[in-house]
Amino acid sequence: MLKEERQQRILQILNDEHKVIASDLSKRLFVSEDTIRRDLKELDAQGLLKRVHSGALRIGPPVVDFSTRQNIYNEVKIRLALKAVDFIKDNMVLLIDGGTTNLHLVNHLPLSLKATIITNSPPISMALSNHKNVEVIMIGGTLFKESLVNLGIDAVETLNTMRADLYIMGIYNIDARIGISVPSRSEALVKRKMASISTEVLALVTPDKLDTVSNHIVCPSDHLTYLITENVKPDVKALYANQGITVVD
Amino acid sequence: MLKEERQQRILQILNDEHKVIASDLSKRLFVSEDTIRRDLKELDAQGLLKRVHSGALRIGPPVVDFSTRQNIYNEVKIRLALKAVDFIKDNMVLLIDGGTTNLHLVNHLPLSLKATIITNSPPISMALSNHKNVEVIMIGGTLFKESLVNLGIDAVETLNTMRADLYIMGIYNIDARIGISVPSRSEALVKRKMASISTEVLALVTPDKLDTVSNHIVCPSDHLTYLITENVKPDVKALYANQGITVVD
DNA sequence: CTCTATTATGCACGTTTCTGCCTCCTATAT
DNA sequence: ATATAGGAGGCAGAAACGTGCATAATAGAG
Repeated sequence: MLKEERQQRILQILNDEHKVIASDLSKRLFVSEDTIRRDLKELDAQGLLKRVHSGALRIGPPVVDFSTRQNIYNEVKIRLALKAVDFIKDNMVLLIDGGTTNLHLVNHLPLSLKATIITNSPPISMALSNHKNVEVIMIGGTLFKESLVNLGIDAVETLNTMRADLYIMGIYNIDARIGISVPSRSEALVKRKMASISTEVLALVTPDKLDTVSNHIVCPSDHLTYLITENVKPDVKALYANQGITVVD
Repeated sequence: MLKEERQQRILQILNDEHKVIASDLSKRLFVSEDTIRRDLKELDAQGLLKRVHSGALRIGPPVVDFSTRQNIYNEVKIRLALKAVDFIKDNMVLLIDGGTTNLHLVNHLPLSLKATIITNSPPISMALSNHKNVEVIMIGGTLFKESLVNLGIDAVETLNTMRADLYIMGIYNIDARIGISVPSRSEALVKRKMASISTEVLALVTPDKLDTVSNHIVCPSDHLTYLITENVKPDVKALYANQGITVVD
């Protein structure tokens, strides 16, 4: 068993049981207590659990989904996705672009959701194939393989004929002063168009993306309606809130 | 075995098994551990997996290959797909619609293929994301969840502005006299349009589909250029051959 | 098709990581 | 306070890694 696997396993157990005991984990995972202690120490350093005498405690609330938590790097994204689900109501027209965070979001939408979802991301589209009451409209274009979204003139032109209540934007980089930016120009164009045809814009932002910039500007950050993130410092939060954005932490 | 093929294989294994171990891959793929390590390093740099000590972890959730779900004709479909690969040459513009047989075909295309591939099927599109020399153009529309293809007026209108050298058509039903038919009207419309903008039309037909009919006619069977099947009786074969179709058995 | 330039591969060898064991130290409970 | 379980740090063997280099395979030019 790989070390990373074991640590994920520990996090899973912690998610279910709220606390773990080192000696107990040692038996369940068939490694020495020393190894468990080292694991707990590392996970604590990453802020994924709280180390205590004889074991460790869970930090946040339990994550509901079980299967998609195979990767500890996805945990933050899943928590953000779950927060975003609250903003999605029946009978909305949603616009969702690509990215792993958005994929998590879609995977956590209730199967009973009744909505129209427009997307330029094949994985998102496929993930919705089990939602009987969701009409999925796929925006065509040239497949951008790095992020598995359809881009280009076809995409922009199709979007010109549409509108949406809420655009769920995947974020590469965001800075309160410089705005929202992405590494590729064609992606910037499509995101800008998507934002422009939507009444509200919601962004899911992992903390590492805050206050970062890349080459192509999508729009100023005040185009956002909601900014969903976590562990954001009060001063940074104020920066966005002052722009009229509802910051969800 | 080519390096790209091997790396593709690694990603497939990773998709199925969620983790891979370098020493294990070395045995399964018959190359040295050094080579595997180099592969994993490259794939990690591309963000396609997470490298860890002694192996690697999958990054996202597994991509469901809906072709593998309870389908007794899988072996047949793969054989047909392999025959069809021979008809695909570099620099072609291909039009590929959905269906499990076509997905098999795409999964067996050489990674070195240089082509433009137009498709209205998200799974086909995603399956091509590792083909660096293939430009994938996705036809948008309303997702038809039964067969995971985009249909409707948007799809037809986009297709109106395109053309292709070869259309690889998935077949639900075909009859030498009545023609090619499908169970849904919107799918019939899109297939008909696809056939009309393509110089040649190739159909992959499992034997159970021969001489069957359903409600919506796509086109007469003589619109086909190539019919790829197997175990077809000589008289049936003649029936199609007399229509000018190249029957591959 | 052939030849050459480039890339990929395997092996050897020195380095790093992981793990369990050991020792000594620290926290907790009675 | 003292007994006892838990923890930190060091050490060593094994496994995994990375690098340089020679050879093999592949791709590209002619």
